[in-house]
Amino acid sequence: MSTEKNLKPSKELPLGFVDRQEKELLIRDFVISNIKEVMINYGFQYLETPSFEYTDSIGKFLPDKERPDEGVFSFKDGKNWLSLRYDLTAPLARYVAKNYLELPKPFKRYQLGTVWRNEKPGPGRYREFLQFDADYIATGNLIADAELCAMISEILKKCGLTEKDFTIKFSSRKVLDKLFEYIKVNSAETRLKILRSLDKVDRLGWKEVEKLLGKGRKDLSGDFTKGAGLTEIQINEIKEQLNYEGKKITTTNPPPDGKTYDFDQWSKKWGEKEAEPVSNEFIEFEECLTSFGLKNCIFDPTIIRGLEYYTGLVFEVNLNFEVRNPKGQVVKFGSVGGGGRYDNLVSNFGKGIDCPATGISIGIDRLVFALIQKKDFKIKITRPVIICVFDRLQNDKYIKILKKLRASGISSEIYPGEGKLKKQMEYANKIGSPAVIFYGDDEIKSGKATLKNLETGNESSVKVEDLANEIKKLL
RNA sequence: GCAGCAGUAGCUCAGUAGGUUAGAGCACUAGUUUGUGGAACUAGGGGUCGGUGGUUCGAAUCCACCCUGCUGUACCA
Repeated sequence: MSTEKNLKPSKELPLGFVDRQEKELLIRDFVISNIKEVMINYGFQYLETPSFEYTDSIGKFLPDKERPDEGVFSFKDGKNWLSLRYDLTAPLARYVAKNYLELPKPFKRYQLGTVWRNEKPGPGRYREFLQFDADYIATGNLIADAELCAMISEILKKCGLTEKDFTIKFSSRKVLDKLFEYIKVNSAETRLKILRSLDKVDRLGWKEVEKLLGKGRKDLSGDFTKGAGLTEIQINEIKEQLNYEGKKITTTNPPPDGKTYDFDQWSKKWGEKEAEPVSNEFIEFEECLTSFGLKNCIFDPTIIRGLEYYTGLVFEVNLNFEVRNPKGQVVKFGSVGGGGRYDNLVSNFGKGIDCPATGISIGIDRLVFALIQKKDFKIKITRPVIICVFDRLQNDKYIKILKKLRASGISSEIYPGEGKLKKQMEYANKIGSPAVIFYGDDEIKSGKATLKNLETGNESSVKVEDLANEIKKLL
Protein backbone atom coordinates (compact mmCIF):
# COMPACT_ATOMS: atom_id res chain seq x y z
CA MET A 1 0.00 0.00 0.00
CA SER A 2 1.43 3.37 -0.88
CA THR A 3 1.03 6.25 1.49
CA GLU A 4 1.46 9.98 0.95
CA LYS A 5 4.94 9.78 2.36
CA ASN A 6 5.96 6.71 0.44
CA LEU A 7 4.81 7.11 -3.13
CA LYS A 8 6.54 4.00 -4.42
CA PRO A 9 4.14 1.13 -5.19
CA SER A 10 4.37 -1.86 -2.88
CA LYS A 11 6.17 -4.93 -4.19
CA GLU A 12 4.50 -7.13 -1.60
CA LEU A 13 1.64 -9.48 -2.42
CA PRO A 14 -1.77 -9.31 -0.83
CA LEU A 15 -2.27 -11.74 2.04
CA GLY A 16 -2.74 -15.28 0.84
CA PHE A 17 -1.58 -14.80 -2.75
CA VAL A 18 1.64 -16.23 -4.18
CA ASP A 19 3.89 -16.14 -7.21
CA ARG A 20 4.34 -19.64 -8.58
CA GLN A 21 7.64 -20.79 -10.07
CA GLU A 22 8.26 -22.87 -13.15
CA LYS A 23 8.96 -26.14 -11.35
CA GLU A 24 5.64 -26.02 -9.55
CA LEU A 25 3.81 -25.02 -12.72
CA LEU A 26 5.31 -27.86 -14.73
CA ILE A 27 4.31 -30.41 -12.11
CA ARG A 28 0.88 -28.83 -12.10
CA ASP A 29 0.71 -29.21 -15.88
CA PHE A 30 1.65 -32.85 -15.49
CA VAL A 31 -1.11 -33.38 -12.94
CA ILE A 32 -3.61 -31.62 -15.16
CA SER A 33 -2.72 -33.69 -18.21
CA ASN A 34 -3.24 -36.84 -16.13
CA ILE A 35 -6.59 -35.58 -14.97
CA LYS A 36 -7.74 -34.84 -18.50
CA GLU A 37 -6.72 -38.29 -19.71
CA VAL A 38 -8.63 -39.98 -16.91
CA MET A 39 -11.68 -37.78 -17.40
CA ILE A 40 -11.90 -38.58 -21.09
CA ASN A 41 -11.43 -42.24 -20.26
CA TYR A 42 -14.27 -42.07 -17.75
CA GLY A 43 -16.57 -40.28 -20.17
CA PHE A 44 -16.86 -36.82 -18.63
CA GLN A 45 -17.54 -33.60 -20.54
CA TYR A 46 -15.28 -30.58 -20.20
CA LEU A 47 -16.96 -27.42 -18.97
CA GLU A 48 -15.92 -23.94 -17.99
CA THR A 49 -18.00 -21.39 -16.14
CA PRO A 50 -16.95 -17.81 -15.39
CA SER A 51 -14.97 -16.69 -12.37
CA PHE A 52 -17.74 -14.35 -11.26
CA GLU A 53 -21.32 -15.23 -10.49
CA TYR A 54 -24.15 -13.28 -8.98
CA THR A 55 -23.62 -13.59 -5.27
CA ASP A 56 -27.13 -14.93 -4.80
CA SER A 57 -26.59 -17.68 -7.36
CA ILE A 58 -23.69 -19.32 -5.58
CA GLY A 59 -24.55 -18.60 -2.00
CA LYS A 60 -27.93 -18.06 -0.48
CA PHE A 61 -26.04 -18.78 2.72
CA LEU A 62 -24.14 -15.52 2.62
CA PRO A 63 -24.89 -13.25 5.53
CA ASP A 64 -27.30 -10.47 4.78
CA LYS A 65 -24.76 -7.82 5.32
CA GLU A 66 -23.96 -4.49 3.70
CA ARG A 67 -21.05 -6.23 2.05
CA PRO A 68 -21.18 -9.97 1.47
CA ASP A 69 -17.47 -10.52 1.80
CA GLU A 70 -17.36 -13.05 4.56
CA GLY A 71 -15.44 -15.90 3.07
CA VAL A 72 -15.84 -14.70 -0.51
CA PHE A 73 -14.54 -11.78 -2.54
CA SER A 74 -17.44 -9.64 -3.68
CA PHE A 75 -18.12 -6.28 -5.23
CA LYS A 76 -21.16 -4.36 -6.35
CA ASP A 77 -21.68 -4.12 -10.11
CA GLY A 78 -24.31 -1.48 -10.51
CA LYS A 79 -27.22 -2.77 -8.47
CA ASN A 80 -26.05 -6.35 -8.18
CA TRP A 81 -23.58 -8.06 -5.96
CA LEU A 82 -21.04 -10.23 -7.77
CA SER A 83 -18.73 -12.75 -6.13
CA LEU A 84 -15.67 -14.64 -7.22
CA ARG A 85 -16.49 -18.34 -7.08
CA TYR A 86 -15.26 -20.10 -3.93
CA ASP A 87 -15.61 -23.59 -5.46
CA LEU A 88 -16.73 -25.20 -8.72
CA THR A 89 -19.75 -27.08 -7.41
CA ALA A 90 -21.98 -24.11 -6.68
CA PRO A 91 -21.49 -22.64 -10.17
CA LEU A 92 -22.19 -26.09 -11.61
CA ALA A 93 -25.50 -26.25 -9.78
CA ARG A 94 -26.35 -22.86 -11.25
CA TYR A 95 -25.32 -24.04 -14.73
CA VAL A 96 -27.39 -27.18 -14.47
CA ALA A 97 -30.44 -25.28 -13.25
CA LYS A 98 -30.09 -22.81 -16.12
CA ASN A 99 -29.76 -25.50 -18.79
CA TYR A 100 -31.75 -28.23 -17.11
CA LEU A 101 -34.11 -29.19 -19.91
CA GLU A 102 -31.45 -29.36 -22.62
CA LEU A 103 -28.85 -31.32 -20.68
CA PRO A 104 -28.56 -35.08 -20.97
CA LYS A 105 -29.53 -36.76 -17.75
CA PRO A 106 -27.52 -37.99 -16.05
CA PHE A 107 -25.01 -35.28 -16.86
CA LYS A 108 -21.30 -35.77 -16.21
CA ARG A 109 -18.86 -32.92 -16.44
CA TYR A 110 -15.46 -31.97 -15.12
CA GLN A 111 -13.94 -28.57 -14.64
CA LEU A 112 -10.57 -27.07 -13.79
CA GLY A 113 -10.39 -23.56 -12.51
CA THR A 114 -9.09 -21.05 -10.05
CA VAL A 115 -11.25 -20.40 -7.02
CA TRP A 116 -10.93 -17.74 -4.34
CA ARG A 117 -11.67 -17.65 -0.65
CA ASN A 118 -11.49 -14.62 1.56
CA GLU A 119 -10.16 -16.40 4.61
CA LYS A 120 -7.07 -16.49 6.71
CA PRO A 121 -4.47 -18.58 4.83
CA GLY A 122 -2.55 -21.41 6.47
CA PRO A 123 0.44 -23.59 5.59
CA GLY A 124 -0.11 -24.69 1.98
CA ARG A 125 -3.46 -22.92 1.91
CA TYR A 126 -3.92 -19.73 -0.05
CA ARG A 127 -6.76 -17.38 -0.93
CA GLU A 128 -6.41 -18.24 -4.61
CA PHE A 129 -5.97 -21.81 -5.76
CA LEU A 130 -6.62 -24.22 -8.57
CA GLN A 131 -9.36 -26.76 -8.14
CA PHE A 132 -10.44 -29.78 -10.12
CA ASP A 133 -14.03 -30.91 -9.88
CA ALA A 134 -15.95 -33.84 -11.37
CA ASP A 135 -19.65 -34.44 -10.86
CA TYR A 136 -22.53 -36.72 -11.69
CA ILE A 137 -25.74 -34.75 -11.98
CA ALA A 138 -29.23 -36.27 -11.90
CA THR A 139 -28.43 -39.71 -10.63
CA GLY A 140 -28.82 -41.30 -7.25
CA ASN A 141 -27.01 -44.43 -8.34
CA LEU A 142 -24.25 -45.24 -5.90
CA ILE A 143 -22.06 -46.62 -8.68
CA ALA A 144 -21.46 -42.96 -9.46
CA ASP A 145 -20.05 -42.33 -6.00
CA ALA A 146 -17.86 -45.40 -6.15
CA GLU A 147 -16.68 -44.44 -9.60
CA LEU A 148 -15.62 -41.03 -8.34
CA CYS A 149 -13.44 -42.77 -5.79
CA ALA A 150 -11.98 -45.06 -8.46
CA MET A 151 -11.35 -42.06 -10.65
CA ILE A 152 -9.54 -40.01 -8.04
CA SER A 153 -7.51 -43.07 -7.13
CA GLU A 154 -6.49 -43.53 -10.75
CA ILE A 155 -5.51 -39.88 -11.08
CA LEU A 156 -3.31 -40.04 -8.00
CA LYS A 157 -1.64 -43.21 -9.24
CA LYS A 158 -0.93 -41.63 -12.61
CA CYS A 159 0.68 -38.78 -10.75
CA GLY A 160 3.14 -41.21 -9.24
CA LEU A 161 1.53 -42.17 -5.94
CA THR A 162 0.94 -45.74 -4.87
CA GLU A 163 -2.05 -47.13 -2.99
CA LYS A 164 -0.04 -46.93 0.20
CA ASP A 165 0.43 -43.19 -0.25
CA PHE A 166 -3.22 -42.28 0.17
CA THR A 167 -6.46 -43.38 1.80
CA ILE A 168 -10.02 -42.64 0.81
CA LYS A 169 -12.25 -42.28 3.83
CA PHE A 170 -16.00 -42.28 3.57
CA SER A 171 -19.07 -41.89 5.71
CA SER A 172 -22.60 -40.58 5.46
CA ARG A 173 -24.32 -37.69 7.11
CA LYS A 174 -27.17 -40.11 7.82
CA VAL A 175 -25.09 -41.97 10.40
CA LEU A 176 -24.78 -38.80 12.41
CA ASP A 177 -28.45 -37.92 11.96
CA LYS A 178 -29.41 -41.24 13.56
CA LEU A 179 -26.88 -40.70 16.29
CA PHE A 180 -28.27 -37.26 17.05
CA GLU A 181 -31.75 -38.72 17.37
CA TYR A 182 -30.43 -41.43 19.64
CA ILE A 183 -28.68 -39.04 22.03
CA LYS A 184 -31.63 -36.64 21.76
CA VAL A 185 -29.83 -33.65 20.34
CA ASN A 186 -32.45 -31.75 18.36
CA SER A 187 -31.14 -28.21 18.28
CA ALA A 188 -29.71 -27.41 14.86
CA GLU A 189 -27.12 -25.21 16.48
CA THR A 190 -25.83 -27.94 18.78
CA ARG A 191 -25.83 -30.44 15.94
CA LEU A 192 -23.69 -28.07 13.90
CA LYS A 193 -21.29 -27.63 16.80
CA ILE A 194 -20.96 -31.37 17.19
CA LEU A 195 -20.31 -31.80 13.48
CA ARG A 196 -17.61 -29.17 13.58
CA SER A 197 -16.01 -30.77 16.59
CA LEU A 198 -16.04 -34.26 15.11
CA ASP A 199 -14.49 -32.91 11.94
CA LYS A 200 -11.40 -32.18 14.03
CA VAL A 201 -10.81 -35.72 15.30
CA ASP A 202 -8.25 -36.12 12.56
CA ARG A 203 -6.24 -33.09 13.59
CA LEU A 204 -6.73 -32.88 17.35
CA GLY A 205 -7.52 -36.44 18.35
CA TRP A 206 -10.46 -37.73 20.39
CA LYS A 207 -9.18 -36.41 23.68
CA GLU A 208 -9.34 -32.79 22.55
CA VAL A 209 -12.56 -33.31 20.63
CA GLU A 210 -14.17 -34.58 23.81
CA LYS A 211 -13.40 -31.23 25.38
CA LEU A 212 -15.00 -29.46 22.43
CA LEU A 213 -18.09 -31.63 22.77
CA GLY A 214 -18.27 -30.80 26.45
CA LYS A 215 -17.35 -27.51 28.10
CA GLY A 216 -14.59 -26.28 25.82
CA ARG A 217 -10.91 -26.36 25.04
CA LYS A 218 -7.83 -24.19 25.40
CA ASP A 219 -5.50 -24.12 22.40
CA LEU A 220 -1.70 -23.92 22.44
CA SER A 221 -1.70 -20.15 22.57
CA GLY A 222 -4.00 -20.22 25.58
CA ASP A 223 -7.11 -19.11 23.74
CA PHE A 224 -10.33 -20.75 24.92
CA THR A 225 -12.96 -22.23 22.63
CA LYS A 226 -16.41 -22.80 24.05
CA GLY A 227 -17.70 -26.34 23.63
CA ALA A 228 -21.01 -27.85 22.55
CA GLY A 229 -22.05 -28.42 26.16
CA LEU A 230 -23.01 -32.08 25.92
CA THR A 231 -23.34 -34.29 29.00
CA GLU A 232 -20.82 -36.96 29.76
CA ILE A 233 -23.36 -39.64 28.90
CA GLN A 234 -23.95 -38.12 25.48
CA ILE A 235 -20.24 -37.77 24.80
CA ASN A 236 -19.63 -41.38 25.77
CA GLU A 237 -22.40 -42.50 23.48
CA ILE A 238 -20.88 -40.55 20.59
CA LYS A 239 -17.52 -42.11 21.29
CA GLU A 240 -18.97 -45.57 21.50
CA GLN A 241 -20.81 -45.27 18.22
CA LEU A 242 -18.20 -43.33 16.27
CA ASN A 243 -14.84 -44.10 17.75
CA TYR A 244 -13.60 -46.72 15.40
CA GLU A 245 -10.04 -46.34 16.62
CA GLY A 246 -8.54 -49.78 17.00
CA LYS A 247 -11.07 -51.49 14.77
CA LYS A 248 -9.55 -50.12 11.57
CA ILE A 249 -11.74 -52.11 9.27
CA THR A 250 -10.75 -51.55 5.67
CA THR A 251 -11.45 -53.16 2.36
CA THR A 252 -7.90 -54.49 2.43
CA ASN A 253 -8.68 -56.11 5.72
CA PRO A 254 -12.32 -57.12 5.50
CA PRO A 255 -13.95 -58.88 8.41
CA PRO A 256 -15.33 -62.40 7.78
CA ASP A 257 -18.82 -61.18 7.04
CA GLY A 258 -17.46 -58.82 4.35
CA LYS A 259 -18.81 -55.67 5.95
CA THR A 260 -16.50 -52.81 6.79
CA TYR A 261 -18.71 -51.31 9.46
CA ASP A 262 -20.45 -52.49 12.58
CA PHE A 263 -23.94 -53.10 11.31
CA ASP A 264 -25.05 -55.01 14.38
CA GLN A 265 -24.14 -52.19 16.70
CA TRP A 266 -26.32 -49.72 14.81
CA SER A 267 -29.16 -52.22 14.71
CA LYS A 268 -29.01 -52.70 18.46
CA LYS A 269 -28.81 -49.00 19.18
CA TRP A 270 -31.24 -47.53 16.69
CA GLY A 271 -33.46 -50.52 15.98
CA GLU A 272 -33.35 -52.63 12.86
CA LYS A 273 -35.80 -50.51 10.91
CA GLU A 274 -33.76 -47.39 11.47
CA ALA A 275 -30.41 -48.99 10.86
CA GLU A 276 -31.18 -51.00 7.76
CA PRO A 277 -31.53 -48.21 5.17
CA VAL A 278 -28.25 -46.66 6.30
CA SER A 279 -26.49 -49.99 6.30
CA ASN A 280 -27.84 -50.97 2.92
CA GLU A 281 -26.44 -47.82 1.41
CA PHE A 282 -23.00 -48.68 2.68
CA ILE A 283 -23.31 -52.28 1.54
CA GLU A 284 -24.11 -51.23 -1.97
CA PHE A 285 -21.39 -48.60 -2.05
CA GLU A 286 -18.91 -51.00 -0.55
CA GLU A 287 -19.68 -53.67 -3.13
CA CYS A 288 -19.05 -51.20 -5.91
CA LEU A 289 -15.73 -50.15 -4.43
CA THR A 290 -14.68 -53.78 -4.27
CA SER A 291 -15.73 -54.37 -7.86
CA PHE A 292 -13.68 -51.40 -8.96
CA GLY A 293 -10.75 -52.99 -7.20
CA LEU A 294 -10.24 -50.23 -4.67
CA LYS A 295 -8.22 -51.41 -1.73
CA ASN A 296 -7.46 -48.33 0.28
CA CYS A 297 -10.94 -47.19 1.27
CA ILE A 298 -11.99 -47.01 4.88
CA PHE A 299 -15.23 -46.19 6.63
CA ASP A 300 -14.69 -43.33 9.06
CA PRO A 301 -17.75 -41.76 10.67
CA THR A 302 -15.83 -38.65 11.67
CA ILE A 303 -15.61 -37.57 8.05
CA ILE A 304 -17.90 -34.56 7.99
CA ARG A 305 -16.75 -32.31 5.12
CA GLY A 306 -18.40 -29.43 6.97
CA LEU A 307 -20.17 -28.20 3.88
CA GLU A 308 -23.79 -27.54 4.50
CA TYR A 309 -24.96 -28.85 1.15
CA TYR A 310 -23.93 -32.48 1.55
CA THR A 311 -26.87 -34.80 2.07
CA GLY A 312 -25.59 -38.39 2.11
CA LEU A 313 -22.34 -40.14 1.35
CA VAL A 314 -19.22 -38.06 1.84
CA PHE A 315 -15.63 -38.97 1.06
CA GLU A 316 -12.21 -37.52 1.61
CA VAL A 317 -8.75 -38.32 0.25
CA ASN A 318 -5.88 -38.17 2.71
CA LEU A 319 -2.18 -38.55 2.03
CA ASN A 320 -0.23 -40.98 4.18
CA PHE A 321 3.25 -39.57 3.81
CA GLU A 322 4.94 -36.70 5.63
CA VAL A 323 4.64 -33.27 4.14
CA ARG A 324 7.08 -30.52 5.11
CA ASN A 325 6.94 -26.77 4.73
CA PRO A 326 9.82 -24.83 3.12
CA LYS A 327 11.49 -24.59 6.52
CA GLY A 328 11.62 -28.38 6.73
CA GLN A 329 9.03 -28.71 9.49
CA VAL A 330 6.47 -31.49 9.21
CA VAL A 331 3.01 -30.01 8.84
CA LYS A 332 -0.42 -31.53 9.32
CA PHE A 333 -1.46 -31.55 5.72
CA GLY A 334 -5.08 -32.58 5.85
CA SER A 335 -7.00 -33.80 2.85
CA VAL A 336 -6.03 -33.28 -0.74
CA GLY A 337 -9.57 -33.64 -2.00
CA GLY A 338 -13.03 -34.84 -1.21
CA GLY A 339 -16.67 -34.68 -2.03
CA GLY A 340 -20.01 -36.31 -1.61
CA ARG A 341 -23.70 -36.30 -2.38
CA TYR A 342 -25.58 -33.03 -2.62
CA ASP A 343 -29.06 -34.05 -3.62
CA ASN A 344 -30.70 -30.67 -2.96
CA LEU A 345 -28.28 -28.17 -4.40
CA VAL A 346 -29.74 -28.04 -7.91
CA SER A 347 -33.32 -28.25 -6.68
CA ASN A 348 -32.75 -25.03 -4.75
CA PHE A 349 -32.92 -23.15 -8.03
CA GLY A 350 -36.50 -24.08 -8.83
CA LYS A 351 -39.51 -26.14 -8.00
CA GLY A 352 -40.10 -29.30 -9.90
CA ILE A 353 -36.44 -30.08 -10.33
CA ASP A 354 -35.60 -33.27 -8.53
CA CYS A 355 -31.93 -33.64 -9.08
CA PRO A 356 -29.72 -35.86 -6.96
CA ALA A 357 -26.03 -35.31 -7.58
CA THR A 358 -22.61 -36.31 -6.39
CA GLY A 359 -19.17 -34.90 -6.99
CA ILE A 360 -15.58 -34.77 -5.94
CA SER A 361 -12.85 -32.17 -6.08
CA ILE A 362 -9.09 -32.04 -5.77
CA GLY A 363 -7.05 -29.10 -4.56
CA ILE A 364 -4.50 -29.18 -7.34
CA ASP A 365 -2.01 -26.80 -5.78
CA ARG A 366 -2.06 -28.73 -2.55
CA LEU A 367 -1.54 -31.98 -4.42
CA VAL A 368 1.38 -30.44 -6.30
CA PHE A 369 2.81 -29.14 -3.02
CA ALA A 370 2.70 -32.69 -1.68
CA LEU A 371 4.05 -34.30 -4.86
CA ILE A 372 7.09 -32.01 -4.76
CA GLN A 373 7.85 -33.53 -1.36
CA LYS A 374 8.30 -36.94 -2.91
CA LYS A 375 12.03 -36.81 -3.48
CA ASP A 376 11.99 -39.19 -6.41
CA PHE A 377 9.62 -36.86 -8.17
CA LYS A 378 11.59 -35.26 -10.98
CA ILE A 379 10.31 -33.08 -13.72
CA LYS A 380 12.40 -32.12 -16.71
CA ILE A 381 12.83 -28.41 -17.20
CA THR A 382 13.94 -27.54 -20.72
CA ARG A 383 16.37 -24.66 -21.04
CA PRO A 384 17.53 -23.23 -24.34
CA VAL A 385 20.92 -23.62 -25.99
CA ILE A 386 22.44 -20.14 -26.32
CA ILE A 387 23.94 -18.84 -29.53
CA CYS A 388 26.46 -16.23 -28.43
CA VAL A 389 26.64 -12.89 -30.14
CA PHE A 390 30.07 -11.63 -31.26
CA ASP A 391 29.11 -9.09 -33.84
CA ARG A 392 25.67 -7.78 -34.64
CA LEU A 393 26.61 -7.52 -38.26
CA GLN A 394 26.58 -11.32 -38.28
CA ASN A 395 23.00 -11.55 -36.99
CA ASP A 396 21.84 -13.21 -40.20
CA LYS A 397 24.27 -16.09 -39.59
CA TYR A 398 23.12 -16.53 -36.00
CA ILE A 399 19.52 -16.50 -37.09
CA LYS A 400 20.20 -19.17 -39.70
CA ILE A 401 21.67 -21.44 -37.04
CA LEU A 402 18.80 -20.61 -34.70
CA LYS A 403 16.17 -21.51 -37.28
CA LYS A 404 17.84 -24.84 -37.95
CA LEU A 405 17.99 -25.73 -34.28
CA ARG A 406 14.41 -24.76 -33.64
CA ALA A 407 13.27 -26.65 -36.73
CA SER A 408 14.96 -29.70 -35.21
CA GLY A 409 12.98 -29.22 -32.04
CA ILE A 410 15.88 -27.93 -29.98
CA SER A 411 15.04 -25.20 -27.52
CA SER A 412 17.40 -22.40 -28.43
CA GLU A 413 17.89 -18.67 -28.51
CA ILE A 414 20.33 -16.02 -29.62
CA TYR A 415 21.65 -14.29 -26.51
CA PRO A 416 18.91 -11.74 -25.97
CA GLY A 417 20.94 -9.19 -24.03
CA GLU A 418 23.72 -6.81 -24.89
CA GLY A 419 26.74 -7.87 -22.87
CA LYS A 420 30.14 -9.22 -23.72
CA LEU A 421 30.89 -12.90 -24.03
CA LYS A 422 31.57 -13.26 -20.31
CA LYS A 423 28.16 -11.86 -19.55
CA GLN A 424 26.61 -14.18 -22.07
CA MET A 425 28.26 -17.16 -20.40
CA GLU A 426 27.09 -16.04 -17.00
CA TYR A 427 23.60 -15.73 -18.35
CA ALA A 428 23.71 -19.21 -19.90
CA ASN A 429 24.99 -20.64 -16.66
CA LYS A 430 22.38 -18.91 -14.57
CA ILE A 431 19.41 -20.06 -16.59
CA GLY A 432 20.80 -23.61 -16.68
CA SER A 433 21.43 -23.77 -20.40
CA PRO A 434 22.90 -27.12 -21.52
CA ALA A 435 25.27 -25.63 -24.09
CA VAL A 436 26.40 -22.51 -25.90
CA ILE A 437 27.41 -22.04 -29.52
CA PHE A 438 30.26 -19.76 -30.57
CA TYR A 439 30.20 -18.55 -34.13
CA GLY A 440 32.64 -15.67 -34.23
CA ASP A 441 35.32 -14.65 -36.72
CA ASP A 442 37.45 -17.77 -36.28
CA GLU A 443 34.50 -20.10 -36.70
CA ILE A 444 33.09 -18.27 -39.66
CA LYS A 445 36.45 -18.57 -41.41
CA SER A 446 36.71 -22.29 -40.78
CA GLY A 447 33.01 -22.90 -41.36
CA LYS A 448 32.78 -24.82 -38.08
CA ALA A 449 30.98 -23.56 -34.99
CA THR A 450 32.30 -24.19 -31.49
CA LEU A 451 29.85 -26.11 -29.34
CA LYS A 452 30.50 -25.85 -25.62
CA ASN A 453 28.87 -28.28 -23.24
CA LEU A 454 28.18 -26.25 -20.13
CA GLU A 455 27.94 -29.22 -17.86
CA THR A 456 31.35 -30.68 -18.68
CA GLY A 457 32.99 -27.56 -20.06
CA ASN A 458 34.12 -29.48 -23.15
CA GLU A 459 34.30 -27.68 -26.45
CA SER A 460 34.15 -29.20 -29.89
CA SER A 461 34.25 -27.96 -33.44
CA VAL A 462 31.11 -28.87 -35.32
CA LYS A 463 29.96 -28.18 -38.84
CA VAL A 464 26.99 -25.87 -38.77
CA GLU A 465 24.76 -28.42 -40.45
CA ASP A 466 25.68 -31.04 -37.82
CA LEU A 467 24.98 -28.80 -34.82
CA ALA A 468 21.46 -30.05 -34.22
CA ASN A 469 22.52 -33.70 -34.13
CA GLU A 470 25.51 -33.00 -31.89
CA ILE A 471 23.36 -31.07 -29.45
CA LYS A 472 20.78 -33.84 -29.32
CA LYS A 473 23.56 -36.20 -28.22
CA LEU A 474 24.35 -34.13 -25.16
CA LEU A 475 20.81 -33.33 -24.07
C1' G B 1 -12.14 -12.53 14.82
C1' C B 2 -9.27 -14.30 19.37
C1' A B 3 -4.36 -15.60 21.36
C1' G B 4 1.12 -16.08 21.38
C1' C B 5 5.58 -14.64 18.96
C1' A B 6 8.20 -11.61 15.64
C1' G B 7 9.62 -7.19 12.17
C1' U B 8 17.63 -4.71 11.21
C1' A B 9 20.53 -4.76 3.33
C1' G B 10 17.14 -8.36 -2.19
C1' C B 11 17.48 -13.18 1.18
C1' U B 12 19.02 -15.61 6.08
C1' C B 13 20.34 -13.44 10.37
C1' A B 14 24.06 -11.03 14.30
C1' G B 15 23.96 -6.59 17.12
C1' U B 16 20.06 -4.47 23.75
C1' A B 17 23.40 -2.86 31.38
C1' G B 18 20.76 3.12 25.67
C1' G B 19 26.73 5.97 23.55
C1' U B 20 31.45 7.81 17.68
C1' U B 21 30.43 6.81 10.70
C1' A B 22 24.82 -0.16 12.12
C1' G B 23 27.52 -5.68 10.84
C1' A B 24 28.18 -10.89 8.57
C1' G B 25 27.09 -14.73 4.97
C1' C B 26 24.60 -15.36 0.42
C1' A B 27 22.95 -12.44 -3.79
C1' C B 28 24.25 -8.06 -6.82
C1' U B 29 28.05 -4.69 -9.65
C1' A B 30 33.13 -4.03 -11.45
C1' G B 31 37.93 -6.06 -11.97
C1' U B 32 42.02 -10.13 -11.82
C1' U B 33 40.83 -12.83 -17.67
C1' U B 34 39.18 -6.52 -23.86
C1' G B 35 36.47 -14.71 -27.35
C1' U B 36 34.61 -18.26 -22.23
C1' G B 37 30.19 -19.59 -17.11
C1' G B 38 30.14 -22.65 -12.53
C1' A B 39 35.61 -22.03 -8.05
C1' A B 40 38.97 -18.26 -5.89
C1' C B 41 40.74 -13.36 -4.86
C1' U B 42 40.21 -7.77 -4.82
C1' A B 43 37.17 -3.57 -4.74
C1' G B 44 32.25 -1.54 -4.67
C1' G B 45 26.88 -0.41 -4.37
C1' G B 46 22.85 -1.22 -1.21
C1' G B 47 19.64 0.15 5.31
C1' U B 48 15.61 7.16 8.06
C1' C B 49 17.09 -0.79 12.06
C1' G B 50 8.19 -1.77 10.07
C1' G B 51 5.51 3.29 11.19
C1' U B 52 4.11 7.34 14.47
C1' G B 53 4.58 9.62 19.02
C1' G B 54 7.03 9.66 23.86
C1' U B 55 11.22 9.13 27.75
C1' U B 56 16.51 10.84 27.35
C1' C B 57 22.09 15.07 26.40
C1' G B 58 21.74 10.70 23.22
C1' A B 59 17.12 5.27 20.92
C1' A B 60 17.89 -0.35 16.31
C1' U B 61 18.00 -0.97 21.82
C1' C B 62 13.20 1.63 26.84
C1' C B 63 7.51 2.96 26.80
C1' A B 64 2.62 3.63 24.14
C1' C B 65 -0.27 3.14 19.95
C1' C B 66 -0.63 1.56 14.89
C1' C B 67 0.82 -1.50 10.61
C1' U B 68 2.68 -6.06 8.68
C1' G B 69 4.15 -11.20 9.01
C1' C B 70 4.43 -16.23 11.31
C1' U B 71 2.11 -19.97 14.41
C1' G B 72 -2.13 -21.81 17.05
C1' U B 73 -7.40 -21.33 17.32
C1' A B 74 -12.30 -19.95 15.31
C1' C B 75 -14.83 -19.64 10.62
C1' C B 76 -14.29 -22.27 5.81
C1' A B 77 -21.05 -22.36 2.89
